[in-house]
Amino acid sequence: MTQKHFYCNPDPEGEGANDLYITHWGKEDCAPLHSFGPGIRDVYKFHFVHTGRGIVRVEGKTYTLTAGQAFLIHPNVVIFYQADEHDPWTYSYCGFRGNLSEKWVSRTSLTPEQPVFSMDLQVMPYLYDLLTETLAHESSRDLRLNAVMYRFLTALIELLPAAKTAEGEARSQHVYVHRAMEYIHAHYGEALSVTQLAADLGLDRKYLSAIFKGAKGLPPQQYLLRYRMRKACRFLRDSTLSVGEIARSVGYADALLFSKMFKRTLGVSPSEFRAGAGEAMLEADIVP
DNA sequence: AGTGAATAGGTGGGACCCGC
DNA sequence: GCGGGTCCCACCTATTCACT
Repeated sequence: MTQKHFYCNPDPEGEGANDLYITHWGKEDCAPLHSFGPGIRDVYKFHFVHTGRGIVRVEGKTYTLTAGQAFLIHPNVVIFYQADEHDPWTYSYCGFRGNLSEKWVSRTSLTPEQPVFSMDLQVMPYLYDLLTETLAHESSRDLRLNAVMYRFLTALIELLPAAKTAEGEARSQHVYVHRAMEYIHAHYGEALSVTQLAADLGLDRKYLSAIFKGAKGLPPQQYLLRYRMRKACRFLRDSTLSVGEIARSVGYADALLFSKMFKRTLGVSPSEFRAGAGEAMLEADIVP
């Protein structure tokens, strides 16, 4: 397996301070069954399959991709992808974030439920090369990177436009569910109720619950609960924060209640999980 | 830090209705 | 027929307290 990876941080003002910027890009010749996840990324990330094949599993659906196809990872959406055992793929990738990234992506037809598209667009195959060429221009690299990204997204929006008008889309169930998920991802650390979530989306609480369950297979409150537990698992595994601090970090004012809900969801207490009892518990088992 | 019990309030499912 | 909303009720979650 060979890999070329480039990292850049043109956002010195702080995370997300820029409208749109590329965080990293690269190219990878994957080994058989090389995989990621189930897990999440905290940025948008495109993958473009140049040769070989592999699978992408997201939102309960599995896609088989071959040369010429691509997929977009949405931030904070659990995804699993794996190279084929006999014909592993070679792909290039590009991660990006910024205040306007969500806005631009929403103007395409790409969603967490429908992340796969074709590179027949004559846009994708060259993105890696265009990004890498910027390395030769140290003084203007950040501007060149942004220019490439804007150029690419512009082509993508024009060739894969969102299916409906902005007004019509705003009313679609899919968009409501997507917005609800994003709201939960952004506010899981606060006291958050489904009533408040529905109100902020301009929907009736019962109606939101119905369409959310229809799309995700579980109601919003269950999704919020499991999302909090998944975050808590990460804090327990990757930090030295106390259980009380982690409880408050994921939206529980009461550490006792947090411990109770944690054990009910994962079968072990937070301290047992940290000690290793929950090592076998995959994040995918918590959030579908 | 964790468990168990009691309680109040919030939530989801089903049925039903309305407007387009 | 479909999207969107309301009502009722059973169930679940969050809270509180006592205890280990």
